[in-house]
Amino acid sequence: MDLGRVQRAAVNLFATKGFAATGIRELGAEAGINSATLYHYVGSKESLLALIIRSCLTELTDAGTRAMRCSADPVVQLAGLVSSHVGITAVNQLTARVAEYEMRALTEVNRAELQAMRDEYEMLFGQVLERGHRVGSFEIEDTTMCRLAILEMCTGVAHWYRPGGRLGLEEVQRYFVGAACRLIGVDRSELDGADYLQEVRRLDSEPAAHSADVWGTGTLAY
Amino acid sequence: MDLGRVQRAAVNLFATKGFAATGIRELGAEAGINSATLYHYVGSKESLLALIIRSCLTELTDAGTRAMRCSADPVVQLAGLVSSHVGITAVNQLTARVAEYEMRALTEVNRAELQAMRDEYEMLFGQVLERGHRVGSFEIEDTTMCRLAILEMCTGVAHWYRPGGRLGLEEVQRYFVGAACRLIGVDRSELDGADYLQEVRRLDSEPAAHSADVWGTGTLAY
Amino acid sequence: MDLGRVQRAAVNLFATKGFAATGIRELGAEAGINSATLYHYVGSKESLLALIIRSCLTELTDAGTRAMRCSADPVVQLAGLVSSHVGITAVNQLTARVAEYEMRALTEVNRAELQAMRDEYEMLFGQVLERGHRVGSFEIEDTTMCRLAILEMCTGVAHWYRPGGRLGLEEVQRYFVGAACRLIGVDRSELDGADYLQEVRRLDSEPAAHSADVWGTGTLAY
Amino acid sequence: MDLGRVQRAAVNLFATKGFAATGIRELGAEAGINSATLYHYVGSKESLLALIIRSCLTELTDAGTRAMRCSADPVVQLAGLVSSHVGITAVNQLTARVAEYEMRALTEVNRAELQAMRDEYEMLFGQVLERGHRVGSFEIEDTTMCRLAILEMCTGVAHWYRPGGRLGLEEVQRYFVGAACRLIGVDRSELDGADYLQEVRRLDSEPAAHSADVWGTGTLAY
DNA sequence: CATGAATGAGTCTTCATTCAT
DNA sequence: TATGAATGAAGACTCATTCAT
Repeated sequence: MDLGRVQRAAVNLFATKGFAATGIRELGAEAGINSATLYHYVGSKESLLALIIRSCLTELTDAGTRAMRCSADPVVQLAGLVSSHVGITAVNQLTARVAEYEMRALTEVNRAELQAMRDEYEMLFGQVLERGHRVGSFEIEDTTMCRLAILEMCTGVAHWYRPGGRLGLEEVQRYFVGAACRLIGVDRSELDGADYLQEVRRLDSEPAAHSADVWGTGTLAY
Repeated sequence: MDLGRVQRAAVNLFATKGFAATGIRELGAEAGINSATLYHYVGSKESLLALIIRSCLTELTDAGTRAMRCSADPVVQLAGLVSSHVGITAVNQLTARVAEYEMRALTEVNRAELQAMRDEYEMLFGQVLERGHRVGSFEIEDTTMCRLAILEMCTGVAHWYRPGGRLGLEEVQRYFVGAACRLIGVDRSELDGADYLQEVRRLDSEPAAHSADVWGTGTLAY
Repeated sequence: MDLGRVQRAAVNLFATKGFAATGIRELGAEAGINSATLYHYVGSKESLLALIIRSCLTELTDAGTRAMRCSADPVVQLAGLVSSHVGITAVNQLTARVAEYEMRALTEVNRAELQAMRDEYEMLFGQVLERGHRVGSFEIEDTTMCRLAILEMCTGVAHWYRPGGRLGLEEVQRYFVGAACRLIGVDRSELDGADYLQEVRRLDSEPAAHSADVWGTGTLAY
Repeated sequence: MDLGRVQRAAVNLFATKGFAATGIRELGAEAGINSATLYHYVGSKESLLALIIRSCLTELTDAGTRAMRCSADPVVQLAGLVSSHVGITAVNQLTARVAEYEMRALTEVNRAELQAMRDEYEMLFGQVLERGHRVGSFEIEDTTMCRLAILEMCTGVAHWYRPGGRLGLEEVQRYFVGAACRLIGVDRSELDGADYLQEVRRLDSEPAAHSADVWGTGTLAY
């Protein structure tokens, strides 16, 4: 009846223990249904994972594409990409973590499809960096490494962000937009007046309340 | 003695498929020994993982500590930390990946110990950032987020770096030192003349030649 | 009403894959109905099987009994039994196969009932052979083995016969009547003028068209 | 340590309940080992079945080939084939039953291989019948149906024979040789002086003592 | 030092069946 | 009449680990 509930249970467990270490019975228990019933909603454990990752990548790509259309200025575009990426990652943090860590658990067909989606998404960053570099807006040595650095930095938000923590969502987004500007050698004031912030949606797969032990990390984080 | 071979086999498999998805028999096969023999070298599957992670964190901490002692200038210290982190991560890329991803596979005791080690290591970055901020060398808004951004960005090297790729190790190190400088609002020229590069050691646990399929990532990477 | 469709679907699958290897969902799919609906027509998977076997044995016994009443001459009686057995087996070949192979899948009560039916039927052959032997019409060493030999030989028709094959139904029936005559040491000409052929009915449970792969057998058969 | 024991346990259960209805745990219990241990001896449930059927067909073919070489006289050759077939089938009755009934449980590759073996074996009968027909030794209408009739009749021995029953092995063999002679229109006395009986071997897969319930058949049989 | 044999608990998935709708 | 949802038990098979040799 509620596929969302199953997804959220799965994300909770996959993010905490990992896909391979999560049993199907455990999944059922977390979702409040019998493990056999789970197969009514989902063809297999893997296809459940694929569903989760796919919806996450779709959201990222859609929002990224919208960000690209918002402006013709590479600086604003990058700001849009970064804030969108950070926003989605922070709000759907466990889902994002699963999408990052568990790609390898997929078998050939699913992996090929979803890796292609991720590549397509990351290319958005590559394109903006290339263009900003070409037209002289950015001061970059190596666009490839710059793309990787920005993406890893932003994706990392999924590793430490906690809703209700010291900083609010928009503050974090703004911080990373600023960081990205520094990495591309652009003064942040260039963005003054630009409206690059999109609304961020919580995915169906994102658990509402995080159980405490989801945070394996120590006392240092954030 | 041959423990190194076991470790390398383990890292190869853990990095590719993950700890939970790797069987003990598979490990034996990769290492060229019977799975039962494996228990002569290693107490259990988990203690093998713990050994790998521990040696990686020890290496990071030792090198980081050396970097801190090299200079009193926060800028040089941070450059040392970053270059060391990137260097170790790149050279021992699969080991680093395992140390990053598989912490959650550990049971309580091991996790507590190793998480403490990681926290202690990351604190080195925090301390330098704090001091650089306090003495006015750095231009930072939020030291915590800055630390997280730098660390995630640098650790990400383990996700895409390939030995023998387009850029050499030192180029990559230098790039990230430069990136870190930008993030802390320091001109890279401040490092002119400073010798912050340490030699980077390949760990016993790092496989010499990476099988191609270790790289799940698509065509975009690096 | 549509019970026939269910039976035919069942026979198709039971004959091909066996009772135990056939799922209830598969049955539903083959019959074109939901697996739950199946329980409206049939109490359980086993009772469906019992129904099929029962109707097959009833047909055999009824026809056998009629054959016995047709004549007082043991030779003609046996010819009637054999032609009837072969005819029913050939025309309802899949049903007959199920009735032969899947008796063991039944639980106690059903098995007892249906095994008794089969015994009763086979006794018809035993009685004729006994009498033919006693009155000196047959030249037999051992009536029991003779009965078994004739029955196995005739039942075997279900294993290789194909409607539309090289030989027609009546030809096959006649062949086996001749073979039986030889086995009991009687010249076939003794049957000249005797009308022992009955019309053969297709059972409700017999699928009309056999899917090709029902025939697991190789190129040799018939 | 004793693959034979596993095979015998399997044959016992497969013959009684059928392959599909036999659980792996049941197999282990019957063989006196843990179900997991079973996988040390046998790759899978199916490969266990294939092993059993293969060894049975190999025995039949070997003995049949020897019978063919014993004489150039088609009558003697057929007598050799029949006595060998009946002998092996009777002595390895449960194995033979499994080989007959459970071919369909095999998946493609195994089925193709083993069906080819059975076809090759049955061709021996076909060849003898063809030649005896051609040279005028036999009085046959249709060699194909004659082959099928003889084979079904003889294979049927596996359905009712009981060691220690009323008739001894050689008596049964001699009976079926006589029956085959009648079916091909040859006087049994033609075999006087011919030595066509081979020694019959018990296969590794044949259980020594049959548990009572192996006999699903009723009171009539033999 | 090395290994084949062994196992209880676990894996994911399918089973026949029931029942509210 | 018909079905989607639901489930406890069972399916085949793999697991990490131990131990006698």
